[in-house]
Amino acid sequence: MNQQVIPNLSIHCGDCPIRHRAICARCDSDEIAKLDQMKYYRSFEAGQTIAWAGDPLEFVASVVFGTAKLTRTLEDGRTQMVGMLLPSDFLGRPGRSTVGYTVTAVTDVLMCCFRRKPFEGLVQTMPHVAETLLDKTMDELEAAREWMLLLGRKTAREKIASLLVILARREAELSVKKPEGRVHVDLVLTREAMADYLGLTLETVSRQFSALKKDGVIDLDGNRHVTVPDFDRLLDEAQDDGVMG
Amino acid sequence: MNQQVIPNLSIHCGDCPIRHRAICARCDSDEIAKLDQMKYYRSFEAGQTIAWAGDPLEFVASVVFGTAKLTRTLEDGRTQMVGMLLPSDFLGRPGRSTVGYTVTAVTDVLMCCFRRKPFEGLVQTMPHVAETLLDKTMDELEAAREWMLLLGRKTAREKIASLLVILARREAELSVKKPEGRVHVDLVLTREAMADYLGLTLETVSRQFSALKKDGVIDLDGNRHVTVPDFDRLLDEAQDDGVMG
DNA sequence: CGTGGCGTTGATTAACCTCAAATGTGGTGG
DNA sequence: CCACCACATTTGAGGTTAATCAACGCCACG
Repeated sequence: MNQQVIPNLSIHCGDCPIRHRAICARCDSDEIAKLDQMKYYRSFEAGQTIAWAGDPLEFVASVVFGTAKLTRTLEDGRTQMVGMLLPSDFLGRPGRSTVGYTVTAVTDVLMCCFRRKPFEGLVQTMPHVAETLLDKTMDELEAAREWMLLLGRKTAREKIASLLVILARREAELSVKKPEGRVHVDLVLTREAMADYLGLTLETVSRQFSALKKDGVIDLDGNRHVTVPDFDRLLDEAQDDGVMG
Repeated sequence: MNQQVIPNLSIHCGDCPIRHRAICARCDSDEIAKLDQMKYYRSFEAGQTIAWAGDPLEFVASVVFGTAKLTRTLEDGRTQMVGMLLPSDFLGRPGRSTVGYTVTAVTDVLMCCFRRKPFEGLVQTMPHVAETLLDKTMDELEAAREWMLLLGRKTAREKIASLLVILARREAELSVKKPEGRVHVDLVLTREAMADYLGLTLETVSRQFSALKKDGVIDLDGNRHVTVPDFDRLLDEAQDDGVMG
């Protein structure tokens, strides 16, 4: 499992692992002091639903540890993942109390929360927060558009390769260095969750993993650990032009 | 053709058709006066490329008249439309000089432009603009996620019906009333552009239009004008749960 | 009257889905 | 440590959907 040591007690903002990447990134120490007072933490276990599509959400939050997924579902059950929240990513929308998608913890998750109303005031009074939030929202929009290209036009094999590229880049983001040569990727998602992300069935996902393995593009170590011997080869399989992050 | 009467001369902000929906929506008269000084207009003919993916874009802009499409393309030519700009929609990203997608005028387009650098200062000094821009960006993000559900999980028939629903809603937006009962939709897009939007081929788009017509869901009057006798029936075909705008 | 852009329709194929069964894996309690 | 269970994953066979390849019709325009 993807157990993480999650502190139950409050973190001091100065010690927060996402201090320089979350919506508070550009705040000075005075501003941080204010946020420190207003924030509170909530933790969710792997598999737990954080918010239901269409329901009111009384807080906004940044992910501190763990991974969450955003999904939309049609009446007959067809499900599409529409986003993924990783540490420093933001959930919620100032000025709107309901969410348009279901939010589920993929691993254990710790969130740094603010009650809605006070946070809305905060966005008005702290330009640094508003600015960073706009920037992060635009990043998400770009990522969503990249994903539209994948969903609309890529083959199953390209989709799997693209997912691995994304995940490798995300891991690299945390450790500064760019993925190159031999790369490891941890899959936090089940085959079904990957299928929901890629607009495929879980069987097709499984088959494409097998095919990529047979062709030497990846090695599988258990079901959740992938080794990529040649990252450029993977980029090629993903039809990735290297434009986006 | 989709000819529109586009004024060549400058518009006074007070007379601007998008005055209350664009990024200037919440500005007071002092702020508007400032914008009025800084803004300039550019017009583009139908079919003209406004910006190329990866190239620098030296301005940001709001669409005043007309429709533009945002597309991304893979090396082998597969193309996906990742967004559509209608009057009051915003193009560009403060703090970044390149665009990640190609922007093309679908009809003749008039844009209200600001040079990049001055605009970035403007976002810092006018909270009303920053706020409205954040709101519009979040709207786009929601729309992109709705589209991800369509691309990943809907059938060709549902995709066409969904497109018609979106277009009908957009037209209704301008005239306040909600689509209901008998509804007309003008298609500004060619079959090919629709295919690129929906992740289909143009042949499939054509076939599904024929099928929806045969089944009485729509009437076709020429290639570009659609009549929907029963909007609820269309919503049903689109598998639309009515959550989004 | 030809020409080019756009759209429709038909036949065939390929990619992916569906249904079904077998196998692997990690966690639990005896 | 092992037996067992629940669930995730793999694999196979066959069906469906939409893509591909190809031909033709409809205009608008020179």
